[in-house]
Amino acid sequence: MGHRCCGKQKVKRGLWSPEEDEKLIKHITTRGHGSWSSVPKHAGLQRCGKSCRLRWINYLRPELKRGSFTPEEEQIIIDVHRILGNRWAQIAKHLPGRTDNEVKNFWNSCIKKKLISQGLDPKTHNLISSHQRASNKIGGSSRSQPHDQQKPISVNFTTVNSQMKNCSAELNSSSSSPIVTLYNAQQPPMVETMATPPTHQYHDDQNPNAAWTSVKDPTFHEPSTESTVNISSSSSSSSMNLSVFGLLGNSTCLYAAGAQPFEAPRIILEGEQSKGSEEVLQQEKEKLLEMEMIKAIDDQDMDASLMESSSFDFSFLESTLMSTGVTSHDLNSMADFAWNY
DNA sequence: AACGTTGACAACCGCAGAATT
DNA sequence: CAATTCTGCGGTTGTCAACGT
Repeated sequence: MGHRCCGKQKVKRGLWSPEEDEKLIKHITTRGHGSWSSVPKHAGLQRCGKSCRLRWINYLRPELKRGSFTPEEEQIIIDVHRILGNRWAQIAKHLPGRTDNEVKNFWNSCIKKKLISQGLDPKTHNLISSHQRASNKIGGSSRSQPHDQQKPISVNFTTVNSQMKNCSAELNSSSSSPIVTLYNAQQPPMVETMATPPTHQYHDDQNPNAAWTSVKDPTFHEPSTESTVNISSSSSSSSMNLSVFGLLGNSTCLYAAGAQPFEAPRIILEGEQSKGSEEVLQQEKEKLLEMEMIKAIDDQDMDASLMESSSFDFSFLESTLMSTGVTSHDLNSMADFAWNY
């Protein structure tokens, strides 16, 4: 049977044997892969080049980290996925030694179900209604899995920050206008500063009829300059509490007030309707600021462990959006920013 | 013990964009 | 500049082992 990708007739498929692995490793370590299409011939393999490449990248590379994902890695995946969606290759770049295939498999077999079991939409990471959850109900596995422990999903802004930098770079390198939706007409055009301590939401899986339980976040601290970010925009500003992203201090959780479904955070950039000469100057300032931010974030990436998780920089995000021509009426949510971009 | 189900992992497929001819 | 080839990516499927009935 022929093979679509290379047209070869005698191409082996399916699992790789140790002998094949050995041949491929030997060939690539001594001669490099060069053109993958020529690897099978030179390595003496009855495989197509594509298959060789996949085998090497996903399994044989010496720098690969084997074994199950750590909680930290899991957290990174969740955080970055919230921003980027199913961009597994991008997500995997945040996990040294992990492949996009690994991340994807881990997501589909574990994290996705965990999110659903916690009432979170794995696509948007928002809370989904009990009605939706009922229809999406995933039966609990009879087999205990190391990652099945029900712990709250949290968002860590160290990784988010890093991702936003990537987004920025890509946005700025794109010649076409990004499709970014930033405003939902159904929502009030302001993010209110959180006046009451946030709550974590848990659901008693032992009792499917139980209502969602709200628990005050023990790490909550009243809004301050650290937890509330003023987004300067032209001559006015709008406030946004980090809580809209589910982040509060080092212990972070997604939560929603009361039993209402969690709404995606809304970013509203005021004063965007009219642009005068002052705004042109302001934009220039913001571009400079953005460059500073990118540099700062680069530095942060050098040692992310030193960074406070609450240091996510919304002014950076805003300047990124501003510099790419995003207008307020297009602004819906961070999620939309991520999904649409 | 046999069978069905589930989860984890590996591999394949098709597409899109980049690179090359 | 068009055609072709190569590469990378995300979605999907296949395989295997563990577990429950």
